[in-house]
Amino acid sequence: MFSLAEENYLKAIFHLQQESKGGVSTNAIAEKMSTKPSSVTDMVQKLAEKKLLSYQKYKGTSLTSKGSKIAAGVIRKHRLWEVFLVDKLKFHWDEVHEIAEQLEHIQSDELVARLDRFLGEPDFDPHGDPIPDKNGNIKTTEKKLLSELDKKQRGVCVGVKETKSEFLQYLDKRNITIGTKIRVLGKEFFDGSMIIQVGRDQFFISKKIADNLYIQTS
Amino acid sequence: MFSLAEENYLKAIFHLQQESKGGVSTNAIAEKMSTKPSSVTDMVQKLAEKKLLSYQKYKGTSLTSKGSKIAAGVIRKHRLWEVFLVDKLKFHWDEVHEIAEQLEHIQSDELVARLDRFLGEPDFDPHGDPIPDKNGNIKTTEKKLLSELDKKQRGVCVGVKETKSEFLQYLDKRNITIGTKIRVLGKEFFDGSMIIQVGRDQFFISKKIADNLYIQTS
DNA sequence: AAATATATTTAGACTTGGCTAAAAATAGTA
DNA sequence: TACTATTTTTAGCCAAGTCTAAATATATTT
Ligand SMILES: [Mn+2]
Ligand SMILES: [Mn+2]
Ligand SMILES: [Mn+2]
Ligand SMILES: [Mn+2]
Repeated sequence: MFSLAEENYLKAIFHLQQESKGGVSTNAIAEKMSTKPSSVTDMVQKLAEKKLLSYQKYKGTSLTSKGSKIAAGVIRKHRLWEVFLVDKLKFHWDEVHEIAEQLEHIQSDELVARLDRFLGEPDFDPHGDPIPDKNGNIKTTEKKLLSELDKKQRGVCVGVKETKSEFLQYLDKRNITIGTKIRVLGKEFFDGSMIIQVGRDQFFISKKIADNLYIQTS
Repeated sequence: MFSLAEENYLKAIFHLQQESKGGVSTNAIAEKMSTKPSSVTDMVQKLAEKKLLSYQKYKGTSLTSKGSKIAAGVIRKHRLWEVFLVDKLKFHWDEVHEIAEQLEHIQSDELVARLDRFLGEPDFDPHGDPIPDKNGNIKTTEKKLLSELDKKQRGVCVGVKETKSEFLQYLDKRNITIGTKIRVLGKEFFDGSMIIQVGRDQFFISKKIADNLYIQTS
């Protein structure tokens, strides 16, 4: 129905829309897609003609509900495949993203439905991100960044913002994964660094780490 | 490494090569790929430059060992995914081909290796076709078409030549699948039609049916 | 062997999705 | 407000892969 390029644009715009409420700028899209702003303008005009997003010259774009639905469908596939790769094929959670980038474009509603059932209709992917349902609705859970917690607060790790291998491997070394309980023992206000407790271990983390861990506080 | 179009050409030529020993003609490729001969000429020249096949103007082409290896790799992926779809997702054997046509282009050696292990390192796909090993070698088994059998001969169905839904659904209706024992009760030499026995049933089949069923005798 | 038919290649064009360089609009600053 | 910097768009070009129409080579008949 839609080309690989079109799906990738819709997905990128969808994600950018979540982060910063309001219209998405041409440059932001170009940045996210590692492409040039001029290429973005071309594609955005094409997608606007197809009513997948609304666009006004120089004003940025935002997805129509039709565009959002398609984007959510691609994200649904991406995350379901990631679950498959980790749960069934025993990939490590830092190895699956690139493969899912390819698998998310496989076109077959029946396949998605059966995959979902095969995996036990999971709600979250291996990185803690919610899996949109077949209608494109995403369950948003109240979660905050670890860096927003104060001294003595505690919570459960429910997701990662960054999914680069180096970060995920760091978390493994520290025995932090989805579901891990974390308590803030100390917080330095000058640089935002923290001392946290994970299981029996206590250690120092930088603000950059704390900025990339999602926590649910009871 | 290679584009989707390139992989599909290599696969088509590989299959054509098996059927008719000798060079593969431009028109045959165009036919199989549902494209125009002029498009085939373009691509074949490009693949020849990349040393994936040998080509002489007006003389047809044949894959180099490098080209064969790549084609076998794509076919390996196609057939492994078909096994996944049927064994794990419970698709029917007549529903999987189109989806496998997409999945066969996913690029990740690690994925193929893990999928293979997950599926129990199968030797055949749901249609009885052999799955090439990681080096591109295909185990060829001695099999003949049902239409080649004579009256009173018997054997086991080990594959189908045609994989269109209508044909596979016909076989289902007749309770014929991979592993089914078939005995030829009668054969009409005028049109090649047969009376065969399958389980307790005896029925008439046309030559066209008999031409698309692979049988292993002895 | 010449004529005809078929197969194949070439030439030129089109679409998709990129890019660079230049122009135009908007935002920021003095 | 006027100048400057940044963002965005336009214009023109390119590569991959496809097509149609025309040219050329090979195969088949007479
Ligand atoms: Mn991912
Ligand atoms: Mn993920
Ligand atoms: Mn198939
Ligand atoms: Mn098959």
